[in-house]
Amino acid sequence: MPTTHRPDVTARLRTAVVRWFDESARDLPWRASSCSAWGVLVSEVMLQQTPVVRVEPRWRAWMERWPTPADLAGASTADVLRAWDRLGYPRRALRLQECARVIVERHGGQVPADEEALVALPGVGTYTAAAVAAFAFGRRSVVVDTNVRRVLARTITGTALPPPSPRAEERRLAASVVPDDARDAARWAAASMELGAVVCTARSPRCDECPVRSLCAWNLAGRPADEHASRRRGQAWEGTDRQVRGRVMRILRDASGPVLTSALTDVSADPAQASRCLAGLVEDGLVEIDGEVARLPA
DNA sequence: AAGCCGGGGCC
DNA sequence: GGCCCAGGCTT
Repeated sequence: MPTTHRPDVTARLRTAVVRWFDESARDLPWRASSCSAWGVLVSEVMLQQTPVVRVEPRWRAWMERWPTPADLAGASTADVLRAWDRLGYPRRALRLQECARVIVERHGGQVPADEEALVALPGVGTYTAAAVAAFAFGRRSVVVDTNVRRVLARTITGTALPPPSPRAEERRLAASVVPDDARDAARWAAASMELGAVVCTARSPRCDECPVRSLCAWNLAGRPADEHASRRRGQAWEGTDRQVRGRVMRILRDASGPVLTSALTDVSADPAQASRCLAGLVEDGLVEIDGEVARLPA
């Protein structure tokens, strides 16, 4: 008997969320109808673990400078890393340039529309491939990001938050909610992500402004606490290799040319950590060392 | 499944 | 000061 509720709830959920989205969607540049598929792909890679507000200005500058995959493919990697600025995880910038080169070499300079081809590109995983297929090409795909996971966990499953690591069950649920029609599916993807980003937020959800509060399982259950709160652990930051790597990259971005490696290893009080991080950056292709000096890759 | 990989803003 | 963010990749 309970299962008979689901199809009805699903239909109402989709309708209400999409209607809300049509009225109040943020005006983001990569959503413009004039935005290229490449522009959409660039935005998705930048948005991997970096909030919209920080991505938008970097995206605008990036697209003005390198409007096509061929433009980025031909750029200096040092310029690419500097343009990436402080978006974080600079390996993403490296992969994005590799991605551009693969698109030029294997796809004639055009972003492929098939999810299979997209997911084969460097830096493009399940989420990004589905997002580009939907947003750039209007393809039907199952777009599951942190926002969609949270929205479905609350509205359908009735929990405060999804489990710490994604489960196959979540993907099945997400797939069952996607409309059959490709255009509707793409709109649902954008709308459900937007709801999670703007209203159904992780920290303090704005349930009083939510278009689906009357059917949300979590809200109807009295918004119970997160059941696996004890299993979540935030990423440490102070004193980590990630922090040291970030400092090294910042120095190299800010410098116009080579920097003494001794100046780079000074960023950590622990010499072993400093040399380990520098070696790791070289291994990752983010830094080149030539004798006593280091620089961003040409 | 778990760990690694930036950086900043907000509660 | 902990937590979160339109994840991907490696082990």
